[in-house]
Amino acid sequence: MRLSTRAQYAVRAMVDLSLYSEGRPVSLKEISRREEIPLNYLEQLFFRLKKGQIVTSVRGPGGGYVLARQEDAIKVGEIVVTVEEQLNPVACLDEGDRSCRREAHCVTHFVWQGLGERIRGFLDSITLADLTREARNRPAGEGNIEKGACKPTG
Amino acid sequence: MRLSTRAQYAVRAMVDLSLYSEGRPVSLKEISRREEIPLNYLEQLFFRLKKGQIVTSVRGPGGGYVLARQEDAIKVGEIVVTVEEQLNPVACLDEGDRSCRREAHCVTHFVWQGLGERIRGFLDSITLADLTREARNRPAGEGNIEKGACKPTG
DNA sequence: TCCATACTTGACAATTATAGTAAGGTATGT
DNA sequence: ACATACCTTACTATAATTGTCAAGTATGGA
Repeated sequence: MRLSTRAQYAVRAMVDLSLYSEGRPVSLKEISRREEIPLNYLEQLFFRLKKGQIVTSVRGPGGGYVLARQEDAIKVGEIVVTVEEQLNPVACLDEGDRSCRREAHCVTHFVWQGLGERIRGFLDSITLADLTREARNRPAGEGNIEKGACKPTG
Repeated sequence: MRLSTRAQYAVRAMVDLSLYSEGRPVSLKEISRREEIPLNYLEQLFFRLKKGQIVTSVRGPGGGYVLARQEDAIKVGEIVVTVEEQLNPVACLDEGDRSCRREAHCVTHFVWQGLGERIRGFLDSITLADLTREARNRPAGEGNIEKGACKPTG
């Protein structure tokens, strides 16, 4: 029951972007340095985040990424779903899955369904604004986390 | 954010055990047949479930497994945790993890912490009794699910 | 006693998913 | 033009998970 590092990185990167952008684009290079996330990996993440219309990009020198919406209109759940595809605890809940033909008979189905709803509900109850507000109230150094703290591979 | 098939199998197997045991031990062979779970795999699961004191075993012919407690005193969350080790969405929440030395600085930490609590809270709010009650109200055939329904490997 | 049943346990192979790397391309401001 | 920085695909290494195999031990009954 682990979240992918993609999702963890994505949320951290979005918080960083939100904190350090003041209207202007923030380059992935900056985010990569502050958050200690490999640049190439970040590029992949932001590729998805852009497709998911959570950020917009500005090309060329001085370019970078900008939030597509206000901080308080971006839910953590959105970010996670965008980079992680599905947020269902079991495969047979995925859209397009046909293996679960008779879900009415499956006693455990409703448990996993309910679990998925709780997970989404919770992550959708937190916005980027909540996280940046939290971050600004802290004596942070570089990046929204300290070096070595909460590294996914830790 | 997927539950392991171990956990899915374990819950189904426990429901099966609960449904078909009437005080007497149920053999893994039976459960294996009804639920279409490989016998050897079931053995591994029940090894853990026994260690977790959720079931007890009776050896020899006519033996098998019995619930260690009443149906309504066994939570789904317990079963899942027992076979799945951890139910934390990120590694740095695991007990004994030292990589997250300065969690006070980590803005996203509380999100994952809260998520873990919701997951555990939900799964602990459902008991085996809830599931068997549900199952008995259904026109089920063999096993608590129909053939091919909700197979983890989908 | 002997045997079949069924639990017990460890080791291991195959498959899959994930994380991370690499490389080349495209757009654009100076 | 040229440097910057986004864009996109492909690939590899590694880890986890799933599932198999095999060899035990305990025990009830014929």
